[in-house]
Amino acid sequence: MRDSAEKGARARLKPGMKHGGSPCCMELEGGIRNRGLRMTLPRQLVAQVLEAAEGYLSAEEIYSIIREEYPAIGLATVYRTLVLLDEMGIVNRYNFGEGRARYIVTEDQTAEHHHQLVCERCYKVIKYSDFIEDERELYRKVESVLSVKHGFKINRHIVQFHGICPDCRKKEKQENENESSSGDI
Amino acid sequence: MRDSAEKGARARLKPGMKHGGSPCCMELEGGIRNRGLRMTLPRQLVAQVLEAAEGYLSAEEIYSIIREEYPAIGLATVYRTLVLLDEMGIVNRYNFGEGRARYIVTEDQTAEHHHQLVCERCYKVIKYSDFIEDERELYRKVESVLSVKHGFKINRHIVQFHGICPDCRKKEKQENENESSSGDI
DNA sequence: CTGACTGCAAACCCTTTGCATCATC
DNA sequence: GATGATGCAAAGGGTTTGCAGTCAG
Repeated sequence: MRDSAEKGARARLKPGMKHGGSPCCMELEGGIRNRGLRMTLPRQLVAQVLEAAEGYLSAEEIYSIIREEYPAIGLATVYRTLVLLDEMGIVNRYNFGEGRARYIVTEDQTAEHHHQLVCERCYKVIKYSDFIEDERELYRKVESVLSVKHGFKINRHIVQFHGICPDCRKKEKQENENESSSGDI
Repeated sequence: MRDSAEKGARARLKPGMKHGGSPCCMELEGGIRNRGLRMTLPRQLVAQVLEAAEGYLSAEEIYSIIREEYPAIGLATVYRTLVLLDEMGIVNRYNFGEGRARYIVTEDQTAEHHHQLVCERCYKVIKYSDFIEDERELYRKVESVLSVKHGFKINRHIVQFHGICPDCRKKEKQENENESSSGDI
């Protein structure tokens, strides 16, 4: 069960929305046209799957979700589309050290900068930008102190809180119960 | 020049310290003995190179640094040693999305929790734990707010400021000058 | 129609593994 | 000397690329 679409951060192709319409697809289509490229089904599908996802998806996961309904689509095309979407700034590519990349739709650039809660088990991500009072101000201050002190030109900051999401906590509890009730060492 | 040891976060084997003695080697030796494993030259060398490094190194970089003086050492051994060091908690493995892992000696666990300045060009890292006033307190507050709000069990946080270090800023400036003075398009 | 896009398979790159040999304990 | 560690080469796994056929514009 290495890479099924059944992992926590799952997504599905909703049969009712076969073609375009979602914010992501609109943006994609715009970008595509601008570049003189072509809008195709695989490109729509990848964008749609990522849009529907609750968190980071690997290429393989995206591929297998799409394949459920469109078995003709190839993995290479998924990869090529992801490169395109990344270049266009529609998705972002991340790496959690599993030996594979994971993708997520880029936060709306007009939206506020955000920080993240990442589940260490299922890679579901919760973004938040409802910072508590003084939080924003503090980062500004810290960045200015650091850039002066160390001569860095600071471009951005990454703030992630890692832990276990509610769903996975439930699962872990269940697993522990099963373990202790079975005869395992 | 994909992976030479000449990148910014460089390190060298100091001829004078061929065998052990560094904090890392001591810790390594202790851990090794405890496990009934054997202390060998390649293991010392990998630990030493990482200890001397100013930032994150890739396996290939470590390998090529060692190879300058010990051409007989194999890349596979470097990888195996890195797995060992990682398991023993002596080094940490990170991934910056280049398609390869990078390693760095684990911060001293007795030392204060710290945040990082990472150079996006050479992967040099500056750690700091001289937080400005209220910084520490703020993270505590944020974590408690988030864990209540989202039901996460928060284990740790990662705060990194990404940018360009002073050395690389200099290099970039030089490169730009060279570019504009040469006849390139 | 034309050229961009696709699926397939082969190539690539980083990393891991199998195996005979070597060296630590 | 026994057994863990090594070097080499081959295998793995994720990702990219070459190519001929396909399809959007």
